Amino acid sequence: MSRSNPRVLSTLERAGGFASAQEIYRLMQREGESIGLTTVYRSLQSLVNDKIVDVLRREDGEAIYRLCGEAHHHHLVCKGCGDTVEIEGGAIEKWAKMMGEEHGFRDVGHTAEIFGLCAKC
Amino acid sequence: MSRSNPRVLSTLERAGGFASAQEIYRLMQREGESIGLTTVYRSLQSLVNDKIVDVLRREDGEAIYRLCGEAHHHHLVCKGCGDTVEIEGGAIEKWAKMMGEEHGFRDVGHTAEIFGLCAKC
DNA sequence: TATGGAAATGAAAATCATTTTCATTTGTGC
DNA sequence: GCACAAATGAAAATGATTTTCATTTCCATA
Repeated sequence: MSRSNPRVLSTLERAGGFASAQEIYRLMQREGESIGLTTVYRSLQSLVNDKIVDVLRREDGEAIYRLCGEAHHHHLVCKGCGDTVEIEGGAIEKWAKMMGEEHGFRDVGHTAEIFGLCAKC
Repeated sequence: MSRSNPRVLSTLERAGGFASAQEIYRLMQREGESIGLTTVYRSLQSLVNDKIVDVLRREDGEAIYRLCGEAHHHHLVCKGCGDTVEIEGGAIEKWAKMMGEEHGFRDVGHTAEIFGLCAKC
């Protein structure tokens, strides 16, 4: 077994609590930290086991890691310029929770994203 | 451009309307159909474009394809067994619309998915 | 302070799904 | 039959993730 390298967690925090293993690795490299990709993966796995971080998937299948307990929010993304607005999703939280319970699911999470054209585009 | 090979769609149907590209390929091989993996991928992509099938992700990141009706709906997916329930998303539609307008966006769409552990898992 | 073993580390190779390349085959209208 | 576009698939490329394995770091205890 291996325990998590604390610098990995602190980098994930600094990244806004939301990043892929590769991104964390690159970020640490850029900041002059000496660490191997293997250790980044191992540390993230261990953090997931300990339920300190969550895993989600990008649309291309890449795993992204997120600090548990982070204020959960969603994104409104412009298809034209890529501009992104963080939005609060109270309605969705409730909807997801309700739908999950209604079908006997537990440990329920969700992903959601809104996209469109912003005023400038 | 390429159009979908009809045998791919019929195999996906036969597979219960829920399978990965690799599984469809293996299934066709086993049934003696002569087809290349590339064609399977291309056909699935084309079916997705035409909105005849949906893509989801297994927990390990593998893409799974699923036949879907035309009504706009969302999925409640079990992280354990992959079981999927189609759910209606009226609340989300409104939420997305409202959030988009609030920030001056037009032509607004959204994605949403709920996941958790089903009663059996 | 040595020392022996357990845990951590990381480079390189292996794996696996997916995409790309490119040469060949198939089909269609003329 | 002929030319040309679309379809096909083998093989190579890509990219994330995992495995292997030799080395290094820690740490408790003699």
